[in-house]
Amino acid sequence: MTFARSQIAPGDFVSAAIASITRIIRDNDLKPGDHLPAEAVLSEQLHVSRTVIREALRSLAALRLIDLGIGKRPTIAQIDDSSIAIMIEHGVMTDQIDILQIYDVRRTIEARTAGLAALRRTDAEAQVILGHAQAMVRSSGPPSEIMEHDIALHMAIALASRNPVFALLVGAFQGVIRQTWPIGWKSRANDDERAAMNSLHEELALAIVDGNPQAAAALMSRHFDQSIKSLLAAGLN
Amino acid sequence: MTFARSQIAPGDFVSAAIASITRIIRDNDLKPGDHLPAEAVLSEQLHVSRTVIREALRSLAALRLIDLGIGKRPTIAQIDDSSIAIMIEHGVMTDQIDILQIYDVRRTIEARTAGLAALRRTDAEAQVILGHAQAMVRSSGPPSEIMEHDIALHMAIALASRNPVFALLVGAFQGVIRQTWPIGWKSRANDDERAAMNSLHEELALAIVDGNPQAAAALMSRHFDQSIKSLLAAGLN
DNA sequence: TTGTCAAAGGTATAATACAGGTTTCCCTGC
DNA sequence: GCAGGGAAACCTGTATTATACCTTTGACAA
Repeated sequence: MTFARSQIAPGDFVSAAIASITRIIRDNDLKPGDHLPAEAVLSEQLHVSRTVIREALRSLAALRLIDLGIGKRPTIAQIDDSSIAIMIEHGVMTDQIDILQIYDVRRTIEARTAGLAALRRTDAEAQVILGHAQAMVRSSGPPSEIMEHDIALHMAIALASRNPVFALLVGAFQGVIRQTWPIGWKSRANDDERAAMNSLHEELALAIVDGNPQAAAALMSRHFDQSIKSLLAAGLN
Repeated sequence: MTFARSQIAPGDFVSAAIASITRIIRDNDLKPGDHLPAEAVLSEQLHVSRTVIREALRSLAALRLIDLGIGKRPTIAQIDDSSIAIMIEHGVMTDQIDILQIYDVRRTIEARTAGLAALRRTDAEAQVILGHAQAMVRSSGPPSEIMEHDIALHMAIALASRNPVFALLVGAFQGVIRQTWPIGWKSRANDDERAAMNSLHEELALAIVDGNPQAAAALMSRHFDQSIKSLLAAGLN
């Protein structure tokens, strides 16, 4: 595993190292938990300094392709949503993405996860989903308590869809949602509207428990329609 | 911008630096094209070596929050799909995601982008979309030529949806699709089936040109139904 | 006023050093 | 023969220094 040094543009050693290392993962069919060669070994094999290798490994760790740990060789990692979450948050911060666009994506995706969850959920998952919905209805605590059950409910549904890509995306939006949720809550002026939102979640959970995908998808869409309406009413955008 | 050094776990200086730098971006409201302080300055401000700063910057560059360039200070970057693409490809390589799951996500997302494109496309975008569809029908070149028009068509539709998150996701799947597309093509055994696939794309393009969102979404769904059927027929999974 | 060019500022890579964590394996005692 | 302990080997995290080379700035000259 080496590359023609002369063809590498200056300032591109790290990119080339990243490519080489991902190639090692692919060619050796490494799976989560497997180890890469030590930095010193990679450094020698790829004919670059340990500095370059470390920056390449850090890049892959940022993308969560690998895990790094003191004293341990680099380990192939499980996919997780934190990297995409950071990217999305950055996109929102820098005005490249607005919240309503994210809500449209969520509606699109989560209507599907609701339908799939209704088809595929285990009984244990159904109980977790229903539990969060009922906790929202019953909650007498601060709004943040309702919010956390809301977020956990959506995540549980995504996991029950049995498609890790949906779970990845729903998880990635959590950070942004946590920053936006209070806006929608305050925008729902009276207790009736707030109770309606909570009971809509309960209906959704029941549709999933009942194994009714059409109803679940429709209720999820309705939920997002109302959320988006609340955000618009709050003057977003 | 500094942090209590004593609270940072060993092996975590880079994570802390990443957090501090993203905080600098947020607090200073930096936008794409704006610059971060030089490495030496960050090194002094955060009280860590340039080594740590560089690894942190590389991490952020891997996530495409910033761009690095020789002689230039780190620059806030435009969002782009390459990082997510690498993550998705890694997920597929390591058996954490399978192709049919990606196709289900694409169907979900792209039914929506087709509908939005029908509503929002400019005339210029409509022409590009139609152009790729007609090129697919007319192509007499190798399958890869048809594939590239296919991929470009889906991307053009996503861009016309005017939601950068959809464009990000559709773009992120391109790499995996490029590796899978030939399977579906070969699985469509005869010329009739292949012509049907191409003309379905043309109908889809026409629905978008006509500004008919229901038809566009329905045609996109049908297209994915058939693609998934072809992949199943090819014995995927 | 404009063009040129040197100096200042900046990043990319390499090499070295050392602290401290992890893994391996040998040796001891039973 | 085997279990346990501990040292040695292995490995990563951070800092420092040096140097090549790229970009930007600003002053000077035509």
